[in-house]
Amino acid sequence: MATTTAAQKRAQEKMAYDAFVAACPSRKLLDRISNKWVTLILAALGSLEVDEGCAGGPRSMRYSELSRLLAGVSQKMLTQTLRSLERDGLVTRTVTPTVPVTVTYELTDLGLSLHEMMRGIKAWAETHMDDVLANRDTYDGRVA
Amino acid sequence: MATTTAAQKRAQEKMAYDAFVAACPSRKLLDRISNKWVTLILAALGSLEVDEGCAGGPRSMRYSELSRLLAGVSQKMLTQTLRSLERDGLVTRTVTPTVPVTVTYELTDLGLSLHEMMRGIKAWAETHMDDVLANRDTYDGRVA
DNA sequence: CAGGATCCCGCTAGATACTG
DNA sequence: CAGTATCTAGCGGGATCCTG
Repeated sequence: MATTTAAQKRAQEKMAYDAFVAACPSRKLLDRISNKWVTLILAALGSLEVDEGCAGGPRSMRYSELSRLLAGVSQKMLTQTLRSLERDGLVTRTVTPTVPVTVTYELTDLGLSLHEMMRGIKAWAETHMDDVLANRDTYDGRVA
Repeated sequence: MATTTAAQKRAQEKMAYDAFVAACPSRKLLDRISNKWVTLILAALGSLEVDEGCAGGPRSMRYSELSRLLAGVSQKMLTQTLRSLERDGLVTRTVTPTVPVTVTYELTDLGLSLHEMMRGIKAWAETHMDDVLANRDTYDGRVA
């Protein structure tokens, strides 16, 4: 049918992907980025540079720096998560052939757009921790 | 010590919680909210009302509505996730003793603040799906 | 330093069946 | 309608050992 109404076009553009639909690829993508390590890594990259308003920094970090900053992360999860982020084009991996080798991870522009949100999520968790804790006490008290 | 400098106070307030620290409670909270179903449920609640700019809507939804909107979610995960959200004070659960019973879930003010971010995450996944897909093709092509 | 490879445990998502 | 209860397969993720 060559007859496509404006409403149909609009609907197609707006609904190209919908994470509420189980089969939609964006559901899987949402599952990937809704992940503790993804959130922390994306929040970490570039976070050092923006400490005092230096927004134009290189937003990159070395493997060992990440490993130290994200306390408690295993090498496996760190590497695994970084790989998936690299595959999705959110970070770039750069190997500098020094001795020993130096590997840096840097946010791409795509990754940067998500970085903002992840910092927001992390900040939310930190600033509302007390509220949540209080709510849990209330809830548990009511049940018990 | 009664002598607390302004800088100390400021540092204490700012760093009260840090999700980069493994033992910090906010790390666990971050893990909870960095979850597919949490994201989808929080993004869903109130999403119907704001469709056309009605921001003051009741931002509530019935169990069955959520179940239908979040295609593919099992009752177990839906109930379980809703319980944890209720416990953390992000949603309220209201039982109306009709026949059969009606249960509605509504965002609290705390939940609303996270709702905004979750909608952002969901929208990000949907709008950047094509970019990510293209990046994966490039990456897989380079490796293969 | 920055991983790769393996083993293995625990939890949790998902399916199924039942209920007030 | 809105759950609860139970079971199980699968994998997320930690620990350990090894390498260029």
